[in-house]
Amino acid sequence: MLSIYNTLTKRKEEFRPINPPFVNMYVCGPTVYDYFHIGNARSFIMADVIRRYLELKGYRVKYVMNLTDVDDKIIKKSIQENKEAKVVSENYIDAFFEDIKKLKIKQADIYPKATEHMEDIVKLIEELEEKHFAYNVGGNVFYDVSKFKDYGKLSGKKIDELESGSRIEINEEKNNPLDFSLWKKAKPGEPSWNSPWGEGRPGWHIECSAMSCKHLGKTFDIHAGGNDLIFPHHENEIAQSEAANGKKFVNYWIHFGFLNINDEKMSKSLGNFFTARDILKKYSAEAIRMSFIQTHYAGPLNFSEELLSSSGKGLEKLKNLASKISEGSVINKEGGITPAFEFKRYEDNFTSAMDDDFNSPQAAAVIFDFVRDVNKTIAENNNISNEFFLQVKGFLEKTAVGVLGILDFSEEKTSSSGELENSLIDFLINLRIEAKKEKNFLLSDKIRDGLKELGITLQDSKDKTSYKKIST
RNA sequence: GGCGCUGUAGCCAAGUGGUCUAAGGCGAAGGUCUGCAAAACCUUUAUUCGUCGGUUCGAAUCCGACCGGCGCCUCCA
Repeated sequence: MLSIYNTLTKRKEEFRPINPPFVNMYVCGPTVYDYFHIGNARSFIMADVIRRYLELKGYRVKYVMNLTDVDDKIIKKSIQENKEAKVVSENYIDAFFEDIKKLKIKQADIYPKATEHMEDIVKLIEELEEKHFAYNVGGNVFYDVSKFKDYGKLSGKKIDELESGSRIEINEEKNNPLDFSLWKKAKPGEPSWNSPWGEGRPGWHIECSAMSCKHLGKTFDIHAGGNDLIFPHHENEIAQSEAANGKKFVNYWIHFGFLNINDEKMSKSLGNFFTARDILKKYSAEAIRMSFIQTHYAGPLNFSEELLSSSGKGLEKLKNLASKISEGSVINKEGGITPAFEFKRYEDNFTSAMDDDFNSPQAAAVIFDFVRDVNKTIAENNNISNEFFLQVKGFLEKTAVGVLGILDFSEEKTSSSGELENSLIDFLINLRIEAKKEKNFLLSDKIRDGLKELGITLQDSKDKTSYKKIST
């Protein structure tokens, strides 16, 4: 039984989809005004892990991630770079897809764009206006927070307490400082769309209400995003959607903890800002994913190079086992013994870890236990059958590859860059074996060291020498 | 001020009433294997869970106070 911590109820709850086996899930995507940063990457990766796990459990997940392509920051960037807003957003949308692919994040089913849902957005605002939740002040349309009884139910805030806070910007046009924009009147030169209130563009929160309901229904199962979106963004989404539809908007709200640098929030002004793109130049997707997976998704994560390299090191164990069992001589042989091994126990442990609010650190620990015990079994038994290795592979494919995305068997094969290269390595290995037979260790070590400098590590075992290419 | 998160070994981190004399990863030390390495395995590395009280037969886990860190309340994953 899967339980999920629901921000709305502040409790772990049993997960019951509205219409099993189907699960509708919406994750707040990027505003495409820049390359996304490593903090965004954490949310995207953890949402990806959740989605993959739901799929492993047999759910048919419809996964929607919006792309916010109308926004103040995009407009600002377009002015700075003297480009059309559309050019800016399209450029970063392309970059977004490149980066998530590199991070081994599964594609969403739909990536709705705000600019392509203007009709839906306008319609939703009209509905809010009809139901007297919205008011128009000379082309600027605002949501009237005082009309929505449940305002604050997600974030635990109370309207009167919020009002007393002095940090809310005073806007003469608003009835109440907490009211927020549904439709912004166009300023000269800004991208704009036609509407019953004149030329303008949608406010930030309305697109998510319009697009999620359009693609997933008026009430859907899971809505996820970063912690900082709880207020006001998700609070406002609830206010808009529930006011317009008269129905509960979302059953389970999942929020991701922040990624910090030196225990501080990452921000451009502090100069501790890293794009996912830059980190990927130095570290593999698997190492990045691993470093996130080893912390629970909801907690804070202090990000550092040390963390990445320590996770990367740990991953080596997994990769070594994966390449060991993928070797043709191991996997294709006939006969042999199949040692007793409780595969089911590890699967159960993995599942119960993930069932407990997606406890990925625990799940990773199960995989490490598994790897250790498999290695032990391999060391203790000669002549192990193909059957055993296939089961090992099956477990890893389901968990480390399929759910966590920290291992990739297909890479093992494709990383060998060419027939010629491989034959040359085999030739040198054979040469070295001969040298070893003649106890010419000077030569054999020279070959080993030479290959190591080229990024090829040799490993001697009793009957043969295998090699591994290092790709940082 | 309000709301929320958080304090577990050298570092990262799970565990939220008994199976905890606390998982897993990194690091460190010793060992097995090896010509030497590498890989792998084994052993050691928190009698203790921010501090002080309380509840309980029993607490890292519940309650209270205190100390510290972070975030949200304004755009932000």
